[in-house]
Amino acid sequence: MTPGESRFVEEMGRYLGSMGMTPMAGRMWGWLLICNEPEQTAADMAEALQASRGAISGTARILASAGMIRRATRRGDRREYFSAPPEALESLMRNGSRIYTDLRLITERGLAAISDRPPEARERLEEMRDLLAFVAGEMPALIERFLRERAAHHRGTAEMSSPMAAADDQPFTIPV
Amino acid sequence: MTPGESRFVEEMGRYLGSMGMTPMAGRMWGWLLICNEPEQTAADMAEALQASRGAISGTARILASAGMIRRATRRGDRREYFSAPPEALESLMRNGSRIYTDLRLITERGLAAISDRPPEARERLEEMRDLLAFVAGEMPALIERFLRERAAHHRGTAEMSSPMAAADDQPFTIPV
DNA sequence: AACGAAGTTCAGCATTGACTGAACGTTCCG
DNA sequence: CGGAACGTTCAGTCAATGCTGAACTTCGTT
Repeated sequence: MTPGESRFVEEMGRYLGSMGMTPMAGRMWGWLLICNEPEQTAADMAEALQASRGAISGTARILASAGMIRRATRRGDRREYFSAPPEALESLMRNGSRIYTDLRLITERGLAAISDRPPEARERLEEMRDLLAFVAGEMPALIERFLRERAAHHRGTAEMSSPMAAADDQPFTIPV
Repeated sequence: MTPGESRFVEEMGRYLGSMGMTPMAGRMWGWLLICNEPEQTAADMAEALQASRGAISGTARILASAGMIRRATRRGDRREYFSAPPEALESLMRNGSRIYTDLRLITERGLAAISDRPPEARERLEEMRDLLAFVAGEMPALIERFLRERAAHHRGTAEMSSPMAAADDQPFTIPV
């Protein structure tokens, strides 16, 4: 790993670490985004990230359940191959808008707790709830718009990765 | 503070605490969103939140610099009055889109670190950067659209709080 | 002027939680 | 059938950090 790569991995670790995930999750994801060999075994990552196998195992669980990495197995091979799939981005964004959803739920419970107050006392929270719901609701459309615009721009030069088709081409075993 | 209110305050504390701010920042903000008297002194909050004066002081700094609370002073009154201003929401949202901006910067540096790789090896990061830039760029327009739609819906019933006028009506002292 | 109240700062404490490393279970190969 | 390689789990350690409380500064009052 070059110094520049290491810096990127470490920054991603600090960032995701400060956002509710663990630093190791950020490092692992960052590494999978820039490593030369797109598919990495647990041993590969343990060496690259200088981490224990226990940390790799636990972190892989988190990232996989968040949809940010893909775990693949090959027949007759005990090892697992990790990679950052193209859909990872959308997962990240979906996770991002979870911020708004979660906050809205908290706000909703807060409103329930002050339901006996006069309307003007509840305005602050009500507007907050409405804005959060609005943003969370608009997020998917925003992302889809990006994908469409990008597809239009890259027409012919790259494969057309439609967001709708994404569900289909997710093999659970890597073709040898 | 009723149990329901306390729960809201505590949940907001845990949430903002997990998002890079401190739990106390979340509690303070939550309390300012639901408290009966919109303007609270440090002593008020220290009692409501059962926190030390040191914690109140430090936390108020953070929240004020993030634009999430307003500190006001009255002539001839040593105390400061804290409140969650209407613009707090927009500040929160602006803070929210900082997530995308920050991540994009990290991604940008990552791309610089692997600039010598073949194009197909950089695709993962490049698409990520583009999406992040797109979302960050669209966020302000999204929020403005919400404010417009809300203003249209509430026409006449509430004061028209235009986002453009927000910069003007921010008095640094509360009129007695 | 002096006392009291408000705000700030900072060293110290306590808690949290991320990571390690060993023990265990499981699968593949000789 | 051993033995090796791989993944998982969990108790223990250690660093990070949020909060407290006391000391200090500043401002208003009598």
